[in-house]
Amino acid sequence: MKYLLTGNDVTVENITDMDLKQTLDCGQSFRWQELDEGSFIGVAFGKVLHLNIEGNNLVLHDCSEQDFLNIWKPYFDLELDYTNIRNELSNIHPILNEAALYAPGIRILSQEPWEALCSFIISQNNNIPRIKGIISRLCSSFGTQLSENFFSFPSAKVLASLNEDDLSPIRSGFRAKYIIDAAKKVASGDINLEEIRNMSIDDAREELIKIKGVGAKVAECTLLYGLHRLDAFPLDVWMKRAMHNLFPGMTPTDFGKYAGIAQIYIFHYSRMHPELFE
DNA sequence: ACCCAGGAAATTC
DNA sequence: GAATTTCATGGG
Repeated sequence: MKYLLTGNDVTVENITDMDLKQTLDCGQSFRWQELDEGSFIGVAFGKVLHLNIEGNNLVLHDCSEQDFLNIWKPYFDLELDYTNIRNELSNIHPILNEAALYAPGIRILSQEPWEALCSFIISQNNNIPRIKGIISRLCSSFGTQLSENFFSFPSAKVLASLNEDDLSPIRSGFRAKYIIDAAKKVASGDINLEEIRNMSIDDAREELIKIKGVGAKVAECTLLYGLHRLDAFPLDVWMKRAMHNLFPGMTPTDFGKYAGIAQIYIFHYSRMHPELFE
């Protein structure tokens, strides 16, 4: 991966397997906005970023080299060879090959672990537009203001100091008590997400579901999108339908060490082709 | 009015 | 233990 510093921008040259719309609007993150024609703006790790693809290059605007190396390079998983992984996955099953070729520009983001955990607690029994609204109100109400319209994701410590009524303006419904329980466990160190990052996948799952409101599915999403555990395999309603109808008899482990990447290809492909399940 | 939404907890059988 | 109900809220 080669990059250059041009003015205040960082340019990653000859990027492959990267489509911003596919990556940022496929249901793994909830905070990126498309400005126009593939140009996106969003916040992660307390930094606002505006980026787009120009020709064969990925351009990160008003971005320091330090932020690129420390935050955005891992965030966008720029060191991983997705072409190679897609080729391996394609041999597993022909429909997986088709799903991967449908959106080959998806990458698994490395989001802030706490943001991923909290966001997927909010996602339960909910739809994506409303999930985005709740998270947006959570950030503007309790995050740190970074610019006129952008806020950091509020820390577990800040949310741990609140009660259920304090969260009523974000209209998260029954999930408010789960958010606060999770915030308290993370802020107190009772749950240590960085330790979970290095645990065996089974121990990590067991630890995460100690949090009220975190079951198997939210735990898998936290592992995959927040802790970059690429073998995690979230099974939501879409994935259960897909497994039953498109991959009968197969289990998550059949997809190997990059099962999580297979999962997001299948999830996105299924969501974009609902007629497959009528 | 009714149904569903990237589920999980509480209750019932 | 497995199956069912309930949980807020908003949109279709």
